[in-house]
Amino acid sequence: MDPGEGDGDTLRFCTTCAFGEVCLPGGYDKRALQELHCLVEHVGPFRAGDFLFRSGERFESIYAVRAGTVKTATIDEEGREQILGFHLPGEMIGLSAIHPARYPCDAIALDTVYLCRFSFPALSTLATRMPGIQQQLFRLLSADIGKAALLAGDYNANERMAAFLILFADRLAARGFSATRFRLSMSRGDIASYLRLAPETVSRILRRFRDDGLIRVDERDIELLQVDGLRQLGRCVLNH
Amino acid sequence: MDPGEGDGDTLRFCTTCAFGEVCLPGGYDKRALQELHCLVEHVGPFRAGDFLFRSGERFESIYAVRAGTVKTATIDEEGREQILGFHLPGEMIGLSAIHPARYPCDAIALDTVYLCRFSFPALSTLATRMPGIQQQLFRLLSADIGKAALLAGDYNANERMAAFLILFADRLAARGFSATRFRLSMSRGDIASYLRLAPETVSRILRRFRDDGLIRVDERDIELLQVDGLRQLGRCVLNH
DNA sequence: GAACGGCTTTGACGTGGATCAAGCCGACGA
DNA sequence: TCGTCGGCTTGATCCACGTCAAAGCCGTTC
Repeated sequence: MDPGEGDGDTLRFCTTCAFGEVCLPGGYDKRALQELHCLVEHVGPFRAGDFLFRSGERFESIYAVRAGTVKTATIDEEGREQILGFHLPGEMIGLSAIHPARYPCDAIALDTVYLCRFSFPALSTLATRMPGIQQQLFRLLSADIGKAALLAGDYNANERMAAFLILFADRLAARGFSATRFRLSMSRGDIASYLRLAPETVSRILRRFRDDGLIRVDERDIELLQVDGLRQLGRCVLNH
Repeated sequence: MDPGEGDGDTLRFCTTCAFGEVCLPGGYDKRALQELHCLVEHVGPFRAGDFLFRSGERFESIYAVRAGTVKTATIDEEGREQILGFHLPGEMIGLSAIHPARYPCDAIALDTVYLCRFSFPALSTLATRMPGIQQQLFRLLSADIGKAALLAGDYNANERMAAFLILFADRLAARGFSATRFRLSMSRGDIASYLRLAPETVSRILRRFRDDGLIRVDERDIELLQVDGLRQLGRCVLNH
């Protein structure tokens, strides 16, 4: 099915979107909701490797992922790529660009990606009239601060990897996907970069988890066999 | 001089505060400004070691530092303290608490601290009527995402330490203090925790910087002798 | 189907920074 | 004056993880 087509599908997506609670009728008068829906622009498809935006470009819009997976990354002075995050359906991209008014990172599709684009000036104007939207934006921004601080702690490779798997599964579950069997849409190298590890270390730790019966691994397909065991390993990271 | 006394001083502080541009008359009608000033509550003094708020407490207010220095920190499962940030006069505290609606960290005074307290519900209500306040909140939140991502990169001890000194100096300069001579209000252990290093490593690197003529160190008093050299060392961290 | 290139795994080895241990110094209280 | 306590420094040692190297695997191209 093509998420680019049809309002029925859009509505279904909206129930899992970060904006869902304000986009969907819930106490607002129809005219206000109409305005929000008018403001949303559906974009895509993007193919794996396509740039959604590039570091340094002028900030204009934030995006919600409708389908697919997006990675955000920066290239440092020495040309090394650092992955900042992975964005699943229903999650927002671009909030960190508000302040400098330029995107501070590249956003790159990992597979076939569809987005909802929200013009930020229009959205914040609307937010002054719809407090629910303002609240939601505050919450989304605040949550991103917490997320950014997560991987900043000094944790070892085991803790990082275990927490990554658990958090990834939890986010999938929150969107209605299976929390124990899933396919990683990113390469080992991307995971390594995100966790600030070497790709070889990621590979070795996954093997150890497999040998210990915590997970099953088949290339990029993962099955979590002992969620509690993983959660225990990653507890320092997971408990804020 | 006691920042707790006198409106003249308050006004002087406001010119360097994160909210300064909206608090100070600038196109707003007097009634709206009156409302913002009514909403601000001056609190303090706090003494070194006092908690401003504790992890897990219900979120109600954000704070601007009026005088002194504040550290924010979490205690993980194993009882290890991790410093999340240092907050200088003019900077905001508590923005990351909006989403979970509870403070995710402790905030602790490092010296004598005075604050402006903003009730967040009142502030966000006011923000729907004063777009400038809404914009400023969006900017502050967005900037914090970027700050949190800074120390998350995989940088070595030299890069982290150099970037820390430069950023600290820049923030002091932005508030009108000297950018080359300053006193660190936090212990070596706090710096180490913030940079995810061991205290011994911080000590050794400061000595190396001193031996290389980059800085002068006298206990907690620092003088930057070669700002460009330090900036060069920390360039990967500093350039986003 | 041969050849290529990117991704992943595995093993061998090196190292940056943590850990351990000891000593120094200034503050503070008796 | 002394003891002691916490913060800081310094040296010796250790180890988790990065780096290097090689080989396997898979999809893609011609």
